[in-house]
Amino acid sequence: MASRARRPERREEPLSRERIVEAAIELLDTAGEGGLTFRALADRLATGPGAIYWHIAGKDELLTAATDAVVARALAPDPAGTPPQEAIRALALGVFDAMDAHPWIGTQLARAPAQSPLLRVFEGIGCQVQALGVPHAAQFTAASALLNYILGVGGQNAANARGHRPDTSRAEFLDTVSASWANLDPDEFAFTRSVAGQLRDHDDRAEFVAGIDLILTGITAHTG
Amino acid sequence: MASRARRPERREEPLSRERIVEAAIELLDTAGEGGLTFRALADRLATGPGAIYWHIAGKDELLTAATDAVVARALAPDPAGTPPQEAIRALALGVFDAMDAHPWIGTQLARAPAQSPLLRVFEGIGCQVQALGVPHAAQFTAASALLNYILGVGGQNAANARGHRPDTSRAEFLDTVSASWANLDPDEFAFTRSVAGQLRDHDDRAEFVAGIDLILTGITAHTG
DNA sequence: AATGCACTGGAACGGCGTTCCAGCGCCTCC
DNA sequence: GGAGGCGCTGGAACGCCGTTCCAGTGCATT
Repeated sequence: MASRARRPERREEPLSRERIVEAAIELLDTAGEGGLTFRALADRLATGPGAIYWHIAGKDELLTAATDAVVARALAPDPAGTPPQEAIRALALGVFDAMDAHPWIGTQLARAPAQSPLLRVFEGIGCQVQALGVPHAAQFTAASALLNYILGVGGQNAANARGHRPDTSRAEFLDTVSASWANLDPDEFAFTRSVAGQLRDHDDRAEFVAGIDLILTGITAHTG
Repeated sequence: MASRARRPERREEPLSRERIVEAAIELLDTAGEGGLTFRALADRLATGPGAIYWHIAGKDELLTAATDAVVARALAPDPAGTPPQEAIRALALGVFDAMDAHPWIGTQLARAPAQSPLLRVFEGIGCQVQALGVPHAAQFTAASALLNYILGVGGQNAANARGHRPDTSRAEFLDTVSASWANLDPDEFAFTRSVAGQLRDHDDRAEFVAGIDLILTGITAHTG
């Protein structure tokens, strides 16, 4: 035990599930969704691909664990006196900011069946929906609507992040898309053309919370 | 030209973009999201993988084309006298039913950047949002909220379809998930536990349209 | 008959997730 | 203190994928 404490590692630091997940997150953040590879991960950890499988069952579990770690960090605070509407907004924005900083969790959450990271978010929303005074029979619907909206935004956000190269700025990207919308066939895409300007000027975060507010209005209108 | 009409094909039917897309849709429907492979596709078309690339640039384009074909079919009708709320519900349900019949388009739509199939849906929603009398400045937000909600549901639906084997019935699947929710830690997942029953008994389609109505209520409340 | 060309399909390439297994160092037991 | 077991490692190998390459095929034109 003493010798173990003094020189416990075969390498500087032994492999472990946490170290692997952490490395996977860094890889996903820096190299993008396609950058997570067992070989790249093994290189970064100075080992071989086979060693990773001793700690993690496969790629799905690795992605779920990475998503769970990031989501758990994002779902921290609940100042306990916050009104439910505000708490929902804060919670949703927490998830949004996490998905903005790590677009790959948008893909992962949208793809995942009812797994741990998703359940955390659902639970957080549901508690506040309850606090909002929504009748029990409508709580599932209300929480699901909010969750699905968030997942939809996350998926789109990830798709956009995948679409444009990191060296092109967000403004350039929006300009490009907005211009392509403005050039659509006026007969077939009249509406889309008419909001091309709003697309160029909009603020993702504000737009996101506006959608949340829309749903909250719908929920509370039903309540009373 | 006459000879071309009489015996136009080297095989019974020549390869073409449409035939390839159609075969891809069948493959995705029968073998699932992972079943679409250039080799499997080539087998089904009695050719080699290389030949397909003469007609289609790559897998992304193939998936987009397949999604576009299915979505276009689902977005057909607009009886022209329908009130906007009803029209939005009908449109959303059209997309929902398509995603239910072909879960892979849920994944594809949720993953896609602003591509042709997605734009079709956005345009359809936006037109009805306009007809609803939503002020111009709020139209983008309203249409986006509806679209993102639909995309979220589609992604979850696809995830569930991926999750359970086709031989287990939907009721069994819901029972399993509901039971696992009921067994969660009471401290950490109080809300989720409390709605486990609603999960077991709910009707996906009705739940989906309830969410749409929630958002519609929010949209029209703002309007007047 | 010869040439050109749209189109075909099988072989091959590089990379992926995953599996296999010989080997390493530590801990335990005789 | 030597032997053996075991947790863990990491490199080689397998099968499948998307994609590319290219020699070949048959039709239309010359």
